Amino acid sequence: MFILLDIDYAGTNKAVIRLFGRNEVKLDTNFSPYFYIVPDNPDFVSKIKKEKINERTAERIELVKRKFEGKEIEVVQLFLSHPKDVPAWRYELKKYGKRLEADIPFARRYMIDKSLSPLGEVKLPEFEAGKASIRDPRVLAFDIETISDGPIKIGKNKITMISLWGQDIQKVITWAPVKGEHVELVKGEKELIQAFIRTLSEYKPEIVVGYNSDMFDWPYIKKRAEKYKLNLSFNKEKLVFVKRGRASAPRISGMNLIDLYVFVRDILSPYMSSETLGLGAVAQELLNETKLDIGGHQGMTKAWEENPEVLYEYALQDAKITYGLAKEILPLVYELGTIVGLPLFDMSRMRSGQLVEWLLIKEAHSQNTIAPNRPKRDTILERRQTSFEGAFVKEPIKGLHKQIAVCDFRSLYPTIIMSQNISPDTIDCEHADCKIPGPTGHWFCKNKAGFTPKILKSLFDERLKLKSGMKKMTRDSVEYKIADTKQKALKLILNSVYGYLGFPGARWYSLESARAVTAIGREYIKQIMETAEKLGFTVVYGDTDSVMLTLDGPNFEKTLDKFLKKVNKTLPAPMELELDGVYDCGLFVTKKRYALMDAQGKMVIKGLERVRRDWAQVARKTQEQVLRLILQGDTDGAIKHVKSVVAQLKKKEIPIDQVIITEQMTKRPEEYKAIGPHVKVARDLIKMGKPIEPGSLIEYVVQIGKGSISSRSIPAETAQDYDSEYYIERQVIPAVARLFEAMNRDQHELQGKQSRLEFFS
DNA sequence: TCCATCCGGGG
DNA sequence: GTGTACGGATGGA
Repeated sequence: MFILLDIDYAGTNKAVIRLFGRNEVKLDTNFSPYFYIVPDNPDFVSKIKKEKINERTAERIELVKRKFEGKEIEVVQLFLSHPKDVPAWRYELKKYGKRLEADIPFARRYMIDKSLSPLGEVKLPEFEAGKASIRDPRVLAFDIETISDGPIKIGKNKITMISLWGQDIQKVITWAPVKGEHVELVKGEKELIQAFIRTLSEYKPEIVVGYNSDMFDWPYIKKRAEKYKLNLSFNKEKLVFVKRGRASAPRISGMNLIDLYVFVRDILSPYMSSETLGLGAVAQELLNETKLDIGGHQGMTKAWEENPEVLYEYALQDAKITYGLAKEILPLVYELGTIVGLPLFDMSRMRSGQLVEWLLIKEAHSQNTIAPNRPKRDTILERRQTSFEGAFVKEPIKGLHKQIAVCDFRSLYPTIIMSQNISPDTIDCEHADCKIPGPTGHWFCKNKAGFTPKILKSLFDERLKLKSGMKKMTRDSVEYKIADTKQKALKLILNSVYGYLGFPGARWYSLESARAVTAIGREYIKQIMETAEKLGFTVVYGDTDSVMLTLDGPNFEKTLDKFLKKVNKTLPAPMELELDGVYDCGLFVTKKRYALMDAQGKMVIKGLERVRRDWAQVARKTQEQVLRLILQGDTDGAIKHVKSVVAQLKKKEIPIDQVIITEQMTKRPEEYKAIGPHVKVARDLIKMGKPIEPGSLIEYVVQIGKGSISSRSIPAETAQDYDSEYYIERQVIPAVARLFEAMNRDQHELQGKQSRLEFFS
């Protein structure tokens, strides 16, 4: 059986598709690049047939029937020998009319036309999609360590170690004199890179994962290899960098280089609670595994110089964690790949809008429909100018509330799109019986199912089927896990469609559709709030698709039940309001900023975390502790805690490392117009002979004195003292003030002109 | 309140 | 790679 792992094309004059399977490569010589032309007038067809560009004629020209923008039309389908010919032809044939689907990368074109999926079967010799698929490709995780002095710069210093982790391979290649079970000792850096190439070539991983490896590990290896004129080829497949917008991505054909950080950042992060997306934090949340603490970059330097064994353990653990993350994350990538039908290399680097777009292109193709062209730059800019009203967010009733029910719509926007048939091709149709305008003055056809709702419906139904099937499975079983991953992948795409319709770069952009979705959403949520209030609930807060309700008295649960039943009776299918959970208490600060705590003491915090590094630790820690105390009902204790931190700051009992503020240089120090503290400190550091480049992290401490904050900031390494007042007034107090304001409006107002500082003193 | 700028991950 | 693909928070005017 031939399983498709990766795909690309070769050939200089005639393109040949290369399909990478397990240990074999198959060539398909019978597929040609093509695009469509909609001739401005019928005479053009014969002219197009005579066209020659660079002395070459088209391979084949056909007149075909396709659907485009809702109409069936005759178009010219122009086949060429090589994808590289397309840009010239696309440009030259401009004079005949609109060119369509002239920017679909060749390998993607192949997968779409053949309905192939990554990790799916390809039947040979027909090159047709088969039914089988695998979910256990050979995965190898890797991580590099380098000598680190000063700011990170790709290729500046030597690579000291490369750690690798897979099912049956665990090793650290290094030239440092380290002893350890998994050490492969080599002579120097050159041999290290050679050993790495050899290992990959022999192990033949089907997927190679790293963490931030697109922007760090792979480009670093490439730079260092150049120094020794090493050829970075793995079983004859070269490492190349594929340009993708502002960034570029490393690629080795057949090996599926995947950067887990990119996928976490672009796809998973909205579903995660961690605000930072470093390997440590992500592994902690997703795996409950802890990254070894080596003591920051100073600790790393020290380990390298004095005790490389520590660095070896650290490197091995990083590769192990990366492998663990891959096991957790990749199944979702595989399922998305099956839904969208693109190579894993592309899939794993796409944002949700792109996932939707390529799914739509694939679906359009299967419906004999040509996709709209991508909007041009100026169109995108123009679209960006037009904003539209988003979701309804109710101003919360500030303060602490007890016993809170959280109800939300299951997939609000997708269900609105489906139930109202919202789609670029159903808007303002001509049927007389459809013309009942919605809240934005537009209507959507009632007679034919729209393009996007139809696709959503099939995803939605498949997900429901999976979910009901899962109820009969045991939670720990493999089949449950697979079904769960599938439904998550479906949910991810379902949730992305609304955003896609309003995304300026979308081919199927439809401002009026997106606008209608949020307008209808606002109507529903407001209606729900009214219903809740009529039943006696107090609506403490509500945002987009959720309401948070409290009710005094003994009938809480009964009324809640009544409420849900009543609401759901009136909602059109498949819309549904569900009980998300009941919380013991919650603190509401402002829109989007609140915290909830359940009976087990578990906190859900939204919008309040201060984990950004441009806040001093003392402020971040104090905020967290205050929040916990308030939710535990101990507001006095919280005030006391702040007072104690303030007192400690005044007495300089808080150590200096708690007041260090870290900011990154994004350009060279002399390029800044606004001289912020970190720029001023960067200039100081340069005077001290330290090299500062874009990317350098500047650690500073604010000192007592006159003048601006910038002028009073000095490098953290030279700081012996700090300005207590600054850290109290500008860091600690602002971080907690909102919380207390929400708790204690009256008391704060009673404070009148008294400053916040006095209040906490 | 609006607009420009900054930031992410990695050693 | 049949290129020309951020989005959210912040802080200054």
